[in-house]
Amino acid sequence: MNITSDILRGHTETIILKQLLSKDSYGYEINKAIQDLTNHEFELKEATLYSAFRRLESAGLITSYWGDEATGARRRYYMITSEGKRVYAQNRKDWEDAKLLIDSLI
Amino acid sequence: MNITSDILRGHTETIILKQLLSKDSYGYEINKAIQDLTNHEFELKEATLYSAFRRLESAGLITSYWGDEATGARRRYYMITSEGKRVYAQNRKDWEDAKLLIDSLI
DNA sequence: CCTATATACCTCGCCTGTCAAGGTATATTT
DNA sequence: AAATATACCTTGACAGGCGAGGTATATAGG
Repeated sequence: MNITSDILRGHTETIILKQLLSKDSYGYEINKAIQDLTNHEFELKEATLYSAFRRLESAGLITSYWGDEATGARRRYYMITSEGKRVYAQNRKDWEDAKLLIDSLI
Repeated sequence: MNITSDILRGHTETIILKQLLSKDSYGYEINKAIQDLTNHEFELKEATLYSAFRRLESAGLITSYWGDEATGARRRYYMITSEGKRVYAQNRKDWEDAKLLIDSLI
């Protein structure tokens, strides 16, 4: 497996939105979930992950709140908005189109 | 159809290499071929195309030579190298892997 | 007790590919 | 004479990925 950043570029936000569809989550957990899903062959780099959170929140696709952990490091939880769900669905459709387009060109 | 640059990013070079597999060609022709293949729903922007040529040539994946047109604008023809063919084949494989990976994450 | 590791967050600044805007030159069509 | 098609090219801005670095809390091992 040798997937370059350029191939993944543009999917980071969709990957995050997908994780938030089922439940609110936080950065560390999302990153671990993605590693587990791919048998540890892929991970979002932390800097990539957190800059994506910033963009998603600015765009109104997610909102965030601090968890109330009694112990351990603090966690910032993210929640997907209805607009985020709409964009996720659109991105999925676009991906299906992109696969066909790229398959026809390479 | 609404494929963003970020989704296509990273495929430009493979798209060009693919066009050069069947015959030597030049920028303008390659661009037209791509537009025709996608029913004019997609085109490589010229600046993108020419900067990709530079990268591919620097990397030794293509070589170039001037055509000997008796009339009309001059054409710079590109030819794929054996290394270019090898990289193309690898990129195709990587794309199959990437599709599976992304499908599992979004 | 001290050190290492895991959890959990974050920013700065570089790098790279895309592309809008602008340019050049030749030939044909209106 | 002007517009269009063919054919090439460069510059500089922009955006996303990410290496490197930083902070803080809790637990496990020696």
